[in-house]
Amino acid sequence: MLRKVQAIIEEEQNRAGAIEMLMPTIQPADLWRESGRYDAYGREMLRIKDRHDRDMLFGPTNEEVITDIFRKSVRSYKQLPLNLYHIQWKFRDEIRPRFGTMRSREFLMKDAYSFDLNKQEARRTYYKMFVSYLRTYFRMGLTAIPMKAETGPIGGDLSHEFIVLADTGESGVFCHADMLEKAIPPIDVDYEGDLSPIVDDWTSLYAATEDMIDMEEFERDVPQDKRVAARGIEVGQVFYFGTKYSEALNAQVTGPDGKEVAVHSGSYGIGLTRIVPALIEAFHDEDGIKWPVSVAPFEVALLNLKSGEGSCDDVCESLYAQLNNGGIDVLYDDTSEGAGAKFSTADLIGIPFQLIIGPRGVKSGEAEIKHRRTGERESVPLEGAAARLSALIKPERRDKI
RNA sequence: CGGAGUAUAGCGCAGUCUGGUAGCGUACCAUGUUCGGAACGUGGGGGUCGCAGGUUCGAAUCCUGCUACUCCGACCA
Repeated sequence: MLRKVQAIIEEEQNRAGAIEMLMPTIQPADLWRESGRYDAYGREMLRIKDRHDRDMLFGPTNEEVITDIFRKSVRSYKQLPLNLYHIQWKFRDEIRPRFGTMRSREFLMKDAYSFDLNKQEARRTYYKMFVSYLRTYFRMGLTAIPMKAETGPIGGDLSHEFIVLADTGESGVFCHADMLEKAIPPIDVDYEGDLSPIVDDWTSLYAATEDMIDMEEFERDVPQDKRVAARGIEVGQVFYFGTKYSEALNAQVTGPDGKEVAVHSGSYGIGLTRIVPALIEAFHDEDGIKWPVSVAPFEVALLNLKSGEGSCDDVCESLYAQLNNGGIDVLYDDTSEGAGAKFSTADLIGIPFQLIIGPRGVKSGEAEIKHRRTGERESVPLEGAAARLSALIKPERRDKI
């Protein structure tokens, strides 16, 4: 699942014009002294020494490193805009890690860092990431709501958190109910065009976390029957922070007028190791997980109800090959468990479709398809099973819309 | 760091109050009957009761001190 989540993020980042790279996990303390954050950052920063007794740290975030890379390699405004991202492990020595990987000290994050000549250009980049995030969560099957956010220790004046509603969420959230139904920008959205109508639309309705909520404003702007007060999981955040690091670290380019100017930056994070538990929170029932197709570990669970029985084995092996050849991810359960155990296990691990093959069906030339999400079942002829599954699965991948 | 709880078989738990050398479910092994929603019978293996010390004829159980984990608060993707 983690890899599928990562692939979706990469595709949508690339589509929005960001470029993938990889930064180190261990960073020199001197860079952080330059930005002033070495002392500003609290005990959450894990500080270590190398063999030369130099102060190092396990990166809690990467603004300093990327700004250093930028200042050493970019000289002219003609090289802008630039938006670089990486997917890398980070470490924050949390006071209290909890909820499995929801809040762990070591976690995998996608971070994009943008560099623009001025604030107007930086805002355009911010909008690209905003739209890209809407698409990214949608493709994973999640409804993520952008909410006004505090800018925190990173600083800056434009920031949104993306929140997935879940009863077990860490923070209270308040929003207009229509936020949950908004249309997602399509695959052919023009990232070079004017994105402000989309962003304006998505930020026109009230949505805020408990840290930012203004109850009077909420009650004034949102009709009573549209008020949603719930709990949510933060799955991403976008910041514009201007010249905060470029000034501290001297990241300048020569502008069109021949003068040196500090670049305007933003950063855009998605916590991959948090997305996975958020998905499980969003998609489960009393029997187990119900993965959306786009992030499921497998798309089909092929259940051989009587493995070892010649005709069942033959049919299953043929279907397994057909599905694989058709580009479908299949998990083949050919264990010697009883039928009931196989059903329950498939439900538990949440594969979106079960293709059920038993002696009864083989005799009558039929297979059964169970939709994990809805519980719906359908009978299909054995010859048509692979094609039927392919038709069910491909639109659910959400990779073409 | 403050508050609360837990630690006994691979996993989930009971037993601790009232001390007598450990049990249930599940999983595992063998075997027979089952075979489309986690089947049933019979037989079997598996535990220094978190660690260290103390009380006692005898400690999973009582006392003291540790350690680890979980939950609540402060931190945050």
